[in-house]
Amino acid sequence: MTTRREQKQESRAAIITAASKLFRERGVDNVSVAEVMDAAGMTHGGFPRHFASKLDLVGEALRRAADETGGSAASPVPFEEFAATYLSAAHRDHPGTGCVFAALGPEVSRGPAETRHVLADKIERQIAEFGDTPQQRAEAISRWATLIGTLILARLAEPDALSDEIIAAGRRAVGLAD
Amino acid sequence: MTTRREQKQESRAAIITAASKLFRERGVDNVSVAEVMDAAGMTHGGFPRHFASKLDLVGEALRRAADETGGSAASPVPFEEFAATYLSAAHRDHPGTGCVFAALGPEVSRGPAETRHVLADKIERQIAEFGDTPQQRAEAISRWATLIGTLILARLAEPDALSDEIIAAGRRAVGLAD
DNA sequence: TGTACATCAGTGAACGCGCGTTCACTGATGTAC
DNA sequence: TGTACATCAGTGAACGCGCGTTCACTGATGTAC
Repeated sequence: MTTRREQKQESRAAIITAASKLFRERGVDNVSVAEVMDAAGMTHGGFPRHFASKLDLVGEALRRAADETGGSAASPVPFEEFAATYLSAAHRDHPGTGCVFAALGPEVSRGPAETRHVLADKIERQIAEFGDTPQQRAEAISRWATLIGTLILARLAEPDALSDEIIAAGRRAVGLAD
Repeated sequence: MTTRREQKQESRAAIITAASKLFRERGVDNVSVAEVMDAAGMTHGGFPRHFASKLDLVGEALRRAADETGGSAASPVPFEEFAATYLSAAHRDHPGTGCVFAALGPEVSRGPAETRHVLADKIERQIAEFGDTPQQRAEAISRWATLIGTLILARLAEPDALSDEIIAAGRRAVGLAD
């Protein structure tokens, strides 16, 4: 038996899940609160029971999206596996379930501090896991940057063959076999 | 003596210049036509004499921004010089005059085909200049991607020391001395 | 256990506001003769 | 060269429309006794 409190938490989680996907697919500014609520199976009038504002929701949605990436600190995904999934046609073609930095990085960096901090925190935690020596960190940072930049170029490029060539170039650069 | 036709072309150029800067600084959706026209020294009512729609202006502004990058095909900037300028605190802190891919890549890739093609064309032309062999192209593509990804992470990261570390890591990765 | 009342998640309608677009107007430039 | 008319870049005001937000209301859940 689910209590009223639990049901509310489930609704809240459904809203965040829907927002996290829609924002990455279409951009924060191009998704209305009404669309998010609809995707979560509700009407938009219920929104303020869960969030103080759209900005508040954006923060939670970014946190969710950021936390989906790279496994947990307890069980990190090996880099090769991570990169092979990251630089793939599937990831390129499905931003809604993909990397939040490649999907929303620039617009979040221009936005309010409140939401920028969410991604800044993720970057800080991620880099902290990269290693202790400056060399380890530097190498891991630049590999990560290569993944992000490659995906962004691949999503823009036309025709498909060029986009595929970009992904292949990225895979080579981070040490994956073809 | 400037003719009326020349004056109009100058106005048009001023609008595109202002838009190109403002869009990169704050995002296409967060800059109104009125703001662009104001920055160009006019009121917004004159806008339709120059552009069929905001989308039309966005296309021109992206083309302008893309063409500013990397020198001309006739006199390309050497990679080391390009990268040293690209991965700098100045570029990180002034997106309005910087790389259009790092500033607007993701949102343009989600947008209408009309504007996406502008950046896709630039990517195609740029990669064509990278060389003839697949190896040359692949290496140049991945270096370019590293620049873009590094700048995006550096613009998001906090505190400043971490952002600087990210830039330094990118510089090392593309072969620049510290 | 039952009853009466309180709470509040979610509904549906309405509100301002900002933005892209449209348009009548003006006055300087350009053209025809 | 001069004059009368046409053009049209730019102005300023107004228009719809979509969006974030607000709010009275409802009815199921929760609480008090």
